[in-house]
Amino acid sequence: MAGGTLPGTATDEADGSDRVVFHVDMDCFYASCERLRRPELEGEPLVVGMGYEAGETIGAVATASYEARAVGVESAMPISEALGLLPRRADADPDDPNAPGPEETGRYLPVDLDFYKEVASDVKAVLRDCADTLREVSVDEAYLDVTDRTAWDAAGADASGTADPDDGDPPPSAAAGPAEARTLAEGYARHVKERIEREAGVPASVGVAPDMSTAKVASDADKPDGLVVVPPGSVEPFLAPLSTADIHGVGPVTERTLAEMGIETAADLAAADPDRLADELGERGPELGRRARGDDDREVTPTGLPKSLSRESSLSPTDDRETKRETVAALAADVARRARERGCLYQTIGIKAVEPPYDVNTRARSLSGPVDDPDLVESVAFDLLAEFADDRVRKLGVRVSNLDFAESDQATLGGFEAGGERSDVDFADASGTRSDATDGDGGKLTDWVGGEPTAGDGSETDEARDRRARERDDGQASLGDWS
DNA sequence: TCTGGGGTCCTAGGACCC
DNA sequence: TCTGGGGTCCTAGGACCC
Repeated sequence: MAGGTLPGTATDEADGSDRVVFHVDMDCFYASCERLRRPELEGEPLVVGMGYEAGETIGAVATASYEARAVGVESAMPISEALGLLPRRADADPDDPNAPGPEETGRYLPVDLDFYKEVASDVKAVLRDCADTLREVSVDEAYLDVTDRTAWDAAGADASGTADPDDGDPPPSAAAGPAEARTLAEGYARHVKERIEREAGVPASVGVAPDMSTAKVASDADKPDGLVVVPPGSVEPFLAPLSTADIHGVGPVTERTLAEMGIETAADLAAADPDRLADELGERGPELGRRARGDDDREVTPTGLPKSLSRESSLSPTDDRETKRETVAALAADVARRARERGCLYQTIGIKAVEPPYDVNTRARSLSGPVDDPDLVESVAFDLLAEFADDRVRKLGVRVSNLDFAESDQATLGGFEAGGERSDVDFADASGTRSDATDGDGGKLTDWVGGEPTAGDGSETDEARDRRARERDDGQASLGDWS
């Protein structure tokens, strides 16, 4: 099919500009970790539940082993429902002749994230070693740019010396059958996969493609223990037959919307009019169309700093004010502690209150400057919670956002960023409580933050007041130059 | 599916500014 | 003053991801 393409128009050949991207996805990672430290669980149906404790029926499935999936247990399923499909081994009564046999029962374990993170750090060590750029998406998933480590060339061609080194042999096309030549990229992916297994002790599936989106789909295409390679010329035919839901970014809602537009497959999505997609889905629409085509030019960039930190927990629905306040206080303290541990300041504090059946409400308030102040997190959260004082809630959450990691280096940054005066204030802040930055003198949103003064922020400093005045003036002056 | 917890990004509307 | 255009920041909600 590639025959007859004009020079410079061959888009289905590796031309040296094609990237090699790996997506590494650990197979039922939590379950694999549990088996790593408890080998006797190998081959057993295993469910790892979050919010689950031994012997209980609350919580949800975080990960189910493939044996458990075989009987219908799925991720995110309530534990109670999973128990219906897969009774707990320990619950099987040996004296009951109707009790399910060992084949029909499973093990249930609570999530132990700290341990999984230890295992994940072994995995990450391998990945770092193997990649030019590593983007960790979650504890069990990462993208690697390995363009400078390998290539799309057919494996063996160069080594055997039978092929011209510069003949530009296209990689195996989509039409290539079982006899398709292996690429160097595939060999490298196999190497990475084997190293993970050997050095971390857990299995992974790897997808290899010239872009992130296709690599992601590829890693998912043959789980578990999969290795799927989609060379540059094969991207469209690889994606075409898939359902739209297989495209990263298409969830249940978007899938339904697309179906109503008559778009069922990735091929349909790839061929759809971008304007029509934009009308129905906003800017996301055309972007999904591009992904369905394998037209994804996102670079693999290293994982950045977090944008928010949050903590939430479920309750049996209650309208009791004291219960709600106690819950929020505990969540606030935990979020503030984590922020401090990570050395970040926050400028926005928010809560989430979920009312039955499942109405999610969020409220947030921004301060005039970034702070590290656990008492303030609590008092603002209480303030925001007041709106829901009489409502029944089933879940509460506390969140800090607008994070600022640079501030913790302010002493060394000195006055570089905003002129000399600023550093004076920064040093003053650093030496004492930071909450002074939250009091207001007419700043539009924060005059009444902490309305009832809490310990530590009752005394607005003149410096802080002056600083804000200067900042406003500076802003106006510079804008005014343009008007 | 009576729904767990931790995130990201996008959008719409309003306040505010020049 | 009602009139406009361009911009930023903020809040709230929604979709999605693992």
